[in-house]
Amino acid sequence: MDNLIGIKQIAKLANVSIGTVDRVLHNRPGVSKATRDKIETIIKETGYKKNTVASRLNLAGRKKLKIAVLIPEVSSNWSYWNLPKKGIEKAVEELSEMGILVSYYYFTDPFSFIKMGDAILNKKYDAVVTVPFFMVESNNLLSKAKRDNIPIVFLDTEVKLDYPSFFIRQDSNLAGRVAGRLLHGLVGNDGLYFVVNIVTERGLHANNQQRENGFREFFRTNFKDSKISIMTINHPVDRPFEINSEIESWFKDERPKGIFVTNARSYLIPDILKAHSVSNVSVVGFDLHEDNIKCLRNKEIDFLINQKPEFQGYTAIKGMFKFLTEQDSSDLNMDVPVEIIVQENCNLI
Amino acid sequence: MDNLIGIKQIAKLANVSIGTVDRVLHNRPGVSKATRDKIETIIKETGYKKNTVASRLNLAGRKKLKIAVLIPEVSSNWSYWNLPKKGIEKAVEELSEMGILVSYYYFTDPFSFIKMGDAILNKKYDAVVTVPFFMVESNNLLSKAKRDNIPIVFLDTEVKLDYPSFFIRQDSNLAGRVAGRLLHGLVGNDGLYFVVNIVTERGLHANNQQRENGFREFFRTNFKDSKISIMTINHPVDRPFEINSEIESWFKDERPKGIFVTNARSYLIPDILKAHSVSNVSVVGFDLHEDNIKCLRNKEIDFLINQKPEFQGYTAIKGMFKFLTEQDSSDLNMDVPVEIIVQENCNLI
DNA sequence: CTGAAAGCGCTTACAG
DNA sequence: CTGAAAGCGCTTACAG
Repeated sequence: MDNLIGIKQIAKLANVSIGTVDRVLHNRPGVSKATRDKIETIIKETGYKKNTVASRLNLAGRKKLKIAVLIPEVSSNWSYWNLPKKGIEKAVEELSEMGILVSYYYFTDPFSFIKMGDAILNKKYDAVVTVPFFMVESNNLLSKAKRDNIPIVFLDTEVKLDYPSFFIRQDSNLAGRVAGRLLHGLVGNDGLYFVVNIVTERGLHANNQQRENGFREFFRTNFKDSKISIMTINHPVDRPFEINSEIESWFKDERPKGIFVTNARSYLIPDILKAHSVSNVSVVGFDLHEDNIKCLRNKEIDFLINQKPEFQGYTAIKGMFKFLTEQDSSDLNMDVPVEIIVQENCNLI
Repeated sequence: MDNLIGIKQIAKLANVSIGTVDRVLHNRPGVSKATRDKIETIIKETGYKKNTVASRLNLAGRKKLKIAVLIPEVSSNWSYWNLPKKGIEKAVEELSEMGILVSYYYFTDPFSFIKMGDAILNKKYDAVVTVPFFMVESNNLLSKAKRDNIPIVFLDTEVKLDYPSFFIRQDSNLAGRVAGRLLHGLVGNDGLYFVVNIVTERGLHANNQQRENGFREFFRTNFKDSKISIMTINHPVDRPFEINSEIESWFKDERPKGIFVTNARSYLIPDILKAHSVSNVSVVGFDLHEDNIKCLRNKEIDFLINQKPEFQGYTAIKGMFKFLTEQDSSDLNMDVPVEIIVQENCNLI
């Protein structure tokens, strides 16, 4: 920028060399209090702002910013966790000339989460991007990172943290309320609603619980008299899905008019309904899983809510880069939009 | 980047100076065919890619990229056209260190569009961002820009162009189909549907016509027997709105169950309905106009479709910058997502 | 505690 | 037709 102040101008104004200005800017030792004060005053007065482009051009070769990404291991053929990764890779591509290096680590359970977290901290990364599936272990990682002064941004899930940190994720309660709005629009006041939680061996995911809460909140606030039943399917990730007696019992009494599935496995619902000859049911689920999209096209699912996982990954890297280079954390605390998907706008997302 | 090839390495491999490499890279004259060929081969073999950051650091001071933005004049207090501007300003902010200069020009009619277009071309901008409201005049601008080798990206509206160019806008036909899907979900097969075109003195906007077409297409394809009436309101922009006899006649026969307004002025509908004691009508409209949002909150409008105008402006500038600096036009042809808004997710957008 | 020099990768006059 | 030098704004050894 021609009309903006640079370190050269600062140096001239302070009657020092640019090296000394640089020391002050980076809080490096070896400057007398007097010169430091003088330079700091001038920096403030002139509103000097570092040229990040020039700074990174210089550093790109010798001192890349190293970011560790610790996410759940990709399990099945379609995996949700490939999506944030895609966004991360896009961000890395865009920042490649600025000197950035992203390494991936994977966890499957609390134990591997801690193990990988420790490995990351030992390798002295500049920042960490991770997913707080496990509350205790996430707090453990956070406190260690705090000690080493390494910033963390948490994606996907919100948990209670002992220290403030960064979050990029959807407000799951809000997403549940949106689901309520959508499903009520289709079903109206008179029908019975099912909330279906599909639970893996790890138990009910925090997001799912919050979505259920939001859904119920929507009806409590707007349509008090609607009937809602909470149903649970226990379905370990890697075992084939079976309609068990518990599911059979869903349809003993009244039949549902609307079903809200609190996670990505809403594609299981149509077969359950068919098996019990239940028709005319509206379904709202989550995530652009390929099977969900198929159901959307078949009209077996009416709405999907998208968490914009690519966007989450992209924003995490771009935001962290901005934070590391400009101390600007404004992109690191974000409620991702609750994106509503129907058959027609599905391809454009 | 340390492991990537730079001009220095190219120069060494070709036994020339970096100046000569630079001449070849920029297709500047003054290089013998032999050296040019040799260097070009090496560039291809090594997969050399210019470091845009270094390049722009160099040029930011002396040769900023100048982009002209030619958009409709902001008319009322709330103006749609402030939104793309917001996105443009965000992009400019992000690119400030890379040397960019954006100037705004405004038009109100075909005449001022041409006038401003000529003014822009005379000032030798590097690129133009504009809105093709007027087909003939837009093509006129495009052909002149083609002559001067200045790229144009068109926002908001798609028109038939004589030459290929760049477009960033929503697929309005698709948006109409989405509206059909949403409204049918609320109303079902039995009700009467109104499509309401609210027309200014400039006539029906191309987007509105395409949205109407898409809406009808949705029903023609999926629910053939639904009854749809097309209604028109003539309402010059700066005159107060009045319920005239034409509107009165809407309700002579059957009353509508669903209303689709093809532009941002869906907030006019609730008063019309109240005046005729018509209730239980679902309404879908466009754009996050403050009055629309109010209606969404009051439950007088059920869905709004957003065209992401900020995003359009942002993408236009970022995409054009990428095109000018890296000859990569991949972000300059874009179908903006059809974003579905309900009361609950309205604030997050 | 401070300064002068070299360099990040590219671009531009200028000299020959 | 080609090269050598200066510079974009910042950062880093190195010298004193």
